[in-house]
Amino acid sequence: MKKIPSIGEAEWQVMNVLWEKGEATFSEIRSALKEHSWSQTTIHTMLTRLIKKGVVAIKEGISPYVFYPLVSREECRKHETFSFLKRVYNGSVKLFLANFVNDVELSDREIDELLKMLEKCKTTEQPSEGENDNA
Amino acid sequence: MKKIPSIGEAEWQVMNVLWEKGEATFSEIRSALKEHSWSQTTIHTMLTRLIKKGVVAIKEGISPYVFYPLVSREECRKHETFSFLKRVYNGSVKLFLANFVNDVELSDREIDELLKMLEKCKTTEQPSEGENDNA
DNA sequence: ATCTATATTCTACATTTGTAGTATGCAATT
DNA sequence: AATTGCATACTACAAATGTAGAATATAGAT
Repeated sequence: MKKIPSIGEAEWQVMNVLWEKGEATFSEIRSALKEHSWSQTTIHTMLTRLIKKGVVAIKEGISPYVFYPLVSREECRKHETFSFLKRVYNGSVKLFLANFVNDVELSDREIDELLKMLEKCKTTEQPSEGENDNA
Repeated sequence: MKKIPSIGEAEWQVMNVLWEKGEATFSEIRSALKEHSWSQTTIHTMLTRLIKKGVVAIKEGISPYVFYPLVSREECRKHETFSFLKRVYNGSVKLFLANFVNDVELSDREIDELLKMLEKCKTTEQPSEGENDNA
């Protein structure tokens, strides 16, 4: 698992475009972000910084540059999740969840889905006898 | 619910002391933070900024200032949680949870506890007949 | 070769955050 | 009153982030 740098609020927006498109030229990125009234250079600056941070790269040799992500959204999300947990909850998952189920008003449907996920998780987690998990 | 400003990593550490102690003089804060090798002025700067942000205040008139928090840890945690959800998961609780139960390796015990919390939550949420929740 | 539009780079500036030196105020002590 | 020590304030600086103007390059049209 590679080192994930910190990614700012606005940078996430740019990354989102890249993650959703897989790869994109600058104008594609720009038009995908047109709802944000960012100037072109602003977007370019962010791309440059993301490249410097090692999370975005350019396909070399092609006329209009093609940008693509070097890290997966999942990796970044995971990284953010843990840094959030650490900062705000001293890393206590338990504490976090106790607050979370209160703060976020989950619908009954969401709760049920979550329950299902957790049940599945439990079965998968415990390696009692069947150590072979064929996904 | 008052406006919660953004609170940085290091600032959280200071807030934690205040939240845990309820109130504290500077030296108390300093000694509570001694594991971080911060210079005194660093801590003071953070307190000043937290005051400017409106999340900490000083009990006026007393010899060594007594600092105390103006916002609860719960409020701040909630605020951080939502801003995290928004930034990283576009606000999708569902998406977040699906990833979360995978990323965080919950022990079976934790899963059980969470299941219990959720069940309770479900009962509490639906206001079918018993609208009166005596905590 | 020149013009024009798009592509790409460089530079700049404000704000937030982490970090800390220096200076001043005040109080107890000699 | 001068000294010493803690309390409080002022100032400074670097890195990260959001934001964008200005300059240059490059390609296609004239």
